[in-house]
Amino acid sequence: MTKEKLLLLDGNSLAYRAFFALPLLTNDQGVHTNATYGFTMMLDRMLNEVKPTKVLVAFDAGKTTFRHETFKEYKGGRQKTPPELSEQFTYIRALIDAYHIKRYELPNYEADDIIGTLAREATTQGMDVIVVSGDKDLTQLVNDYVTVNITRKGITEVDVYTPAFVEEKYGLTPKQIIDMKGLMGDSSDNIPGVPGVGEKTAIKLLKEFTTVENLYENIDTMKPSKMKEKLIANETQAYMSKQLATIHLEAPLTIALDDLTYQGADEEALVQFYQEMNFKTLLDKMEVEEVSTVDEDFTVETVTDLTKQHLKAHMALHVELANEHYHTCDILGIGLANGEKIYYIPFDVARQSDDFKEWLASETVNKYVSDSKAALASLSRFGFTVKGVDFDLLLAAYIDNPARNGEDVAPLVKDYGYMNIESNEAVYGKGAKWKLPTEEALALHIGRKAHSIYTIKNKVEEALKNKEQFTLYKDLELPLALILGRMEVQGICVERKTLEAMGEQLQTKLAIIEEEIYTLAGEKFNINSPKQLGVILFDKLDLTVIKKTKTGYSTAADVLEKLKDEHEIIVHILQYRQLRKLQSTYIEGLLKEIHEDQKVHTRFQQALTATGRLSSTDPNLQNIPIRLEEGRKIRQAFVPSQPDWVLFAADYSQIELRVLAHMSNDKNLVEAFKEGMDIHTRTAMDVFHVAAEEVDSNMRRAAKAVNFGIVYGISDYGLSQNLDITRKEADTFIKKYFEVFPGVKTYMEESVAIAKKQGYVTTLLNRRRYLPDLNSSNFNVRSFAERTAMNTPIQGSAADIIKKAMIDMNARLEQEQLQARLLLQVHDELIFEAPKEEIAILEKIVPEVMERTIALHVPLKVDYSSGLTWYDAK
DNA sequence: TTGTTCACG
DNA sequence: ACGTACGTGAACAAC
Repeated sequence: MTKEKLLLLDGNSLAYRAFFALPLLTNDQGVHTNATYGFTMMLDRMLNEVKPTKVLVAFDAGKTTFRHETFKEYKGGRQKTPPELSEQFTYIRALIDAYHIKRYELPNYEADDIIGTLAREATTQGMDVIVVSGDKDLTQLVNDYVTVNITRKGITEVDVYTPAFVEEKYGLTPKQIIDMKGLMGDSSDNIPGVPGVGEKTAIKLLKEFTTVENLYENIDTMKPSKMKEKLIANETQAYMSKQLATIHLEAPLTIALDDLTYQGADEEALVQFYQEMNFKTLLDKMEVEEVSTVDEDFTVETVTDLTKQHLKAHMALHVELANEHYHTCDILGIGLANGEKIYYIPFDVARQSDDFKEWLASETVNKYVSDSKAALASLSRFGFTVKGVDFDLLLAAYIDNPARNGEDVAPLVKDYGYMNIESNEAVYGKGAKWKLPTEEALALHIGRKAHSIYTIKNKVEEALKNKEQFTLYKDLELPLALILGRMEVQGICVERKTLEAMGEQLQTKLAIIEEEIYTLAGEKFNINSPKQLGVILFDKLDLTVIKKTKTGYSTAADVLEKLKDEHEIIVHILQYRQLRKLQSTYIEGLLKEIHEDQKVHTRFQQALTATGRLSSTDPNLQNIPIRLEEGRKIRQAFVPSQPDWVLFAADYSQIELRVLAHMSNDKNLVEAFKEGMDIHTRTAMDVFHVAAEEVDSNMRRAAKAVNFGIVYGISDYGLSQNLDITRKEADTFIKKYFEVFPGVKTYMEESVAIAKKQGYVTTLLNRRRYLPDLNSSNFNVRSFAERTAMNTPIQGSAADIIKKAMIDMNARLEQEQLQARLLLQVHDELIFEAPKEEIAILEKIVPEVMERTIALHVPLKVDYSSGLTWYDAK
């Protein structure tokens, strides 16, 4: 049998060391992790190096110990443990548990005493003992069988104390370390020692007298000196100090050496722990081992004839797509898994299976998917209908933490500890290097995805249930995915010829302006290049530099606006920029996106934004121009898909401010909305103390800007920029606003305070956003996080509301058996198309459903209109 | 790929 | 003293 090795770690001391040695790291959920990380590194290293047969981590039990009976002030005057550290002990304990390592604490005793007692017992049984601590006190335990490792500056660097090392370092035996402490004391433990005696003197004395006892017995032999007087005066204190510094080797432990046997870690629990902590390096180290071990018994069956025997009632379904453009791209294959079987189905095989078609369309057959919207949209192009989606990994993971990005299955399941899977990039390559792998590799990749989704479902759902987010996911996001999918597949008609005609007009105008600019500049240059434009404006024409960017002069619109009076060229540049934007993004860009059916089919990203909003891509239909008339005309190209149909648009009025009124419950703001008056005018009246009819356009404009600022998490600087006033004036506005709406002020402060405490903010429907940056030591980073803490509950709750309205609206349309259908969502508005005969009923039910979807302390208000084009539905 | 600008809510 | 309003996507230039 190999020799037994006992590894003993001083938990508290190592955690402290790690905490102060490493910068204050956090994971994505805002939990501090530096001490945990340092501790993990140390533990990992020791286990690998020592390869112990028994391990224990000892902790201090509480504030008072038997030493306090001797000396009340023992360890007195210590700084309180920083909260950033104390919160980490929970995780350190969890880590130790994941390793299946025993941890132990004993009331009235310190970790030192536990370690000392066990070390003594182990040596009597002939074991080797390795102690790890950040505290040199432990070195008194050193002997031929006990080695003590003390951390040095970093965290994984240690000094190895053997009897020889102690001798070399102090010229003393390990036992004499206690005597040394008795004489010199220890300021960190508040052990007094003999005043005036430091390390040097203590060592000198002990070399002569060996022990404290012997020193006092022979004190008469010392020559008279100040030192001698001090020693004599402090004799009892010296004995007491020695006693305090002595590690108790007979602590009444309730565990035995046999309980400490180490048989290796719970790998799965460790992976999960590293995931939670965001310990990338440690995780990567594990993955290599994991994949190679689990890989072997993983078989994916390639199906050549897909029939009922393959299709079960609860299965993971994965539709593998060639890229993210699921409205146009190829389907590379289908994966199915049910915990027993894993199938890869070439898409050509799937297409020919009527059983598969029926299985997909069955409401009662539960499918577990990741990105169900992409699956149902892509399959719909081949005549498949998908129903019965019971789980969507992408959405669930997004609700769990919206900071996640990307739809690849591998990183998602890895976040929940499932490792036997490869990333898309690893299988296909990236960008220009993208290529199909062999069918074998493809089958494995698709099979793995399906299997991982099946495997991870319960764990993910459990996580959401524990955070009370399951309802948000299951009753809001999951049904919404279906609705969004239908909207995307339905598409909205865009008239090519209308856009083309606008494009030609624009081109003519642009050519004229372009010439004008070249004439005024005295040369040709690329007006679209901020760099070249900067040279013309600020070097050649010598205009005032208002703002600089990282790379040079800023030529942004707000800057140019201020330079209007300095040179005639400015207005032309502004005009050029505006028209050029329309031409490239909205005319040319949109034309490229029109499909054969004359429609554009956007993709609504449902698992992307940090706040819970949707976003829209290819094309982005959430930023079609409206503010300026020239741009607004683009909307004339958006038309209904059938003759005698019209577009119907309904938008929430001031939804974010209403949400703010609700969440803050500010008396005045709630009152304002109940009155039903224009909110910006009403704000102006209150802030400027004037009557309604005295509010001029400037006052209203200022009030509006303040209202916006409030929603964004106001700062005087931001407001000053927006209103082009001084910071001081902006500050005065804000102060006045908060005087009038004190409840809003309190609410904002509380939002930040709560977020700091719990690490995240929440919305009306319990959506979360984690804000680790709230504890940043960088002013800018921290301020940003604070504004986010104020804005996200507002923006996110508004997003919750309209999402719920979409679900309610969809149900209502079905219930009323209307042909009307939802086409677009633009954050606070819904756009439908409907036969014109249905408009009267839509005018009744759409506002009704939208306004009633969630009851707030203030009414929700919906405005609506309809027309033959999107432009006319205003 | 990164930075700047500008379209929307 | 610090220097940004919150949330997005697309086009373009310049590395």
